[in-house]
Amino acid sequence: MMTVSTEPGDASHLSTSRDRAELALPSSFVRFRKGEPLYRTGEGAEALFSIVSGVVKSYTMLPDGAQHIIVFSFADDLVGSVQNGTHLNSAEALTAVTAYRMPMVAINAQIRSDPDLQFHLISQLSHELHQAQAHAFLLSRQRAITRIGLFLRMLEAQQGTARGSLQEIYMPMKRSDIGAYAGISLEAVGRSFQTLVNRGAIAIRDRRYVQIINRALFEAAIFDKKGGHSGGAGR
Amino acid sequence: MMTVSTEPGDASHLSTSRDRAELALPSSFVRFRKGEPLYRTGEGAEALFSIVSGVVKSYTMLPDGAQHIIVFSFADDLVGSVQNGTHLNSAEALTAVTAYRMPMVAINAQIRSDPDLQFHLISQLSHELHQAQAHAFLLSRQRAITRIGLFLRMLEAQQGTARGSLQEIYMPMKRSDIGAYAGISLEAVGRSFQTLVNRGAIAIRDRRYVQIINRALFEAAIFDKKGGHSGGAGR
DNA sequence: CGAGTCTTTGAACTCACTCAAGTTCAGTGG
DNA sequence: CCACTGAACTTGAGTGAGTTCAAAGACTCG
Repeated sequence: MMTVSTEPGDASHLSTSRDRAELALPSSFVRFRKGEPLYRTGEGAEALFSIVSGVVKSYTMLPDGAQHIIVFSFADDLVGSVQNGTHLNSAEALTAVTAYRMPMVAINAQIRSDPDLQFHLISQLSHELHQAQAHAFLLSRQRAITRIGLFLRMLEAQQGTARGSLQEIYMPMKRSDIGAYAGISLEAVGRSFQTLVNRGAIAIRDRRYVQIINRALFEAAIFDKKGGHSGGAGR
Repeated sequence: MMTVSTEPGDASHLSTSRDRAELALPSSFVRFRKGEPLYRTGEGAEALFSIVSGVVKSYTMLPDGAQHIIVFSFADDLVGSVQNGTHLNSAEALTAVTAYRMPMVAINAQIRSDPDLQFHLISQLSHELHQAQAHAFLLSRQRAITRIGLFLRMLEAQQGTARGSLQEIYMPMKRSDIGAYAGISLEAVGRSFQTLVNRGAIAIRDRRYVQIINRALFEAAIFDKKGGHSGGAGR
C-alpha cells in the first residue's frame, strides 16, 4: 500500500486552474448544466476534464439499475476514468459545471517528455487514492450514522472548512446520491441525518446545507459505543 | 474521478524487481518473517518497500482494537503510506516476505529529475487507485456472499489466474483478515465460503486454497437477486 | 399554481452481528 | 513420532439495525 505526498506541501491541493493552464496542454473551456452527463460508460474517451467550478459525480450502473457512486469531484479535480480508450464509468454534473476539456491524445503525446505534467499527475493520483481509501474506510463501517458522519467529514475537508468551525457544509447531491456513495438506502440516509439532528450534533437548513453545531456529540455519534464495529447491521 | 492507464500496455503489471533495480535507487534487500511488522502507525517513515515475494497487509487500528485492512500487497507492489514524514498505517507480513527497502530521502532527491522514476510512480499509483476503488465497490455491496465473491475475483485477478480457468486461488490471509478487509465478521466469512461450497460454486482444499469449480454458479451467487454489477468490480 | 421529483415517515422482514460452544489445525516438546 | 496446547476456524441461537415496500408530505420549476 503506497501513498506519497510529495514533500514540501502536498501540491494536489494547491493546484489551481492556473497551474493547469501552465501545463500548456491544448484544452477547451466547456460548460455542463445540472444533470447533464459529461460522458457515459463505454463511450470513447477522447478527453479528461479538469473541473473549474461545480460538482460532478462519477458512477457505475449496476444490472438492476442501482448505481454505485465512485467519487464526487470538485474544483481542480480531474474527471475521466479511462482504460483501453473507453470510459469505464459515467460522469454527471450535479450542479452547473465549468471545466477544461483536455484531449487524451495531447496528454499522451506530452506525458513522457513533460516533467511538470507528470508531477501534476502524481499529485492528482495521490489525491484520488487518498479519496478512494477514505471512501473504502467509510464503507467498512456498518452503522449508517457512522457512514453519514464520515461522509460529512469528507465534505468538510474538501471544502476547506476548518475542523472546529461551525461553518455550514454544502451538500449539493440528493439523498439517493449520498446513499449510493455511502452504500445505504436513501431512507437510512435521511434517518441518520434526523438522528444527528435529534442528538443535537448537527443542524440542517434547507437539505443542502448542514452545520455541525456540537463537535463532541458529532464525534460521539460517529464512534458510538464501539468505534464502528458495532452490533448487528442487518441490511 | 480519474484513472489513467498509460497507453501501450499498462506498465504497472509489467514492472518487475528488475525494473525497480533499473531505477538506480539506493536500496537494500530485506526479509520479514510471517507475522512480523514492516512498520507501525506513527513511526517515522524512512523508507518505502518494494515487495519481491510474499504477502503484506496494510491496516489501521480502530479505537476498539478492531482493524480495518486497507490493502493486501503482493510481489512488485509498493508498500508504505507516508504523510508528513510518518506512517499513516501499519503493515505486517502475512507470509515470509522479501523486499527492497528504498529510503525516502533517496526517492525525494531523485523524483523531480528522474522521468523513469516518475513514470514508475504514476503506474504504481494508478494500480493502487484501481485496487482502492475495487475495494470500495466490494464494500458497497451489502450481502456477505457478494463481498466474498468479489474478494475472490480480486485475488484471482492479482494472481493472474485466467478468468475462466479452474486454477486454485491462493489465500494466505486468515478468516479474520478477510473479514477486516471485506467489512464483515469472521463468522460471516466462513459462512459465505460454506454457502458457495454448498451451491457447488467453489471447492476449498486446505483453507488457503480455493477453486472456482462452476463459474456460472459463482457469478449467480455474487449477483443473486439484486444485482451486483456487470463488468467487474475491477474496472 | 400544478405536476413531478425529492424526502420523510411508518411497518414488517431479513441478514449479518454478537455471544457461545465445539472442532480442526499447527506448532512444540516429550 | 505422537501427545499436547493454543490459535484458527466452524457451527449454533438469538437479537437488532437497515432493507424493502408503501404512502404521505415537501420542495422545485415550468
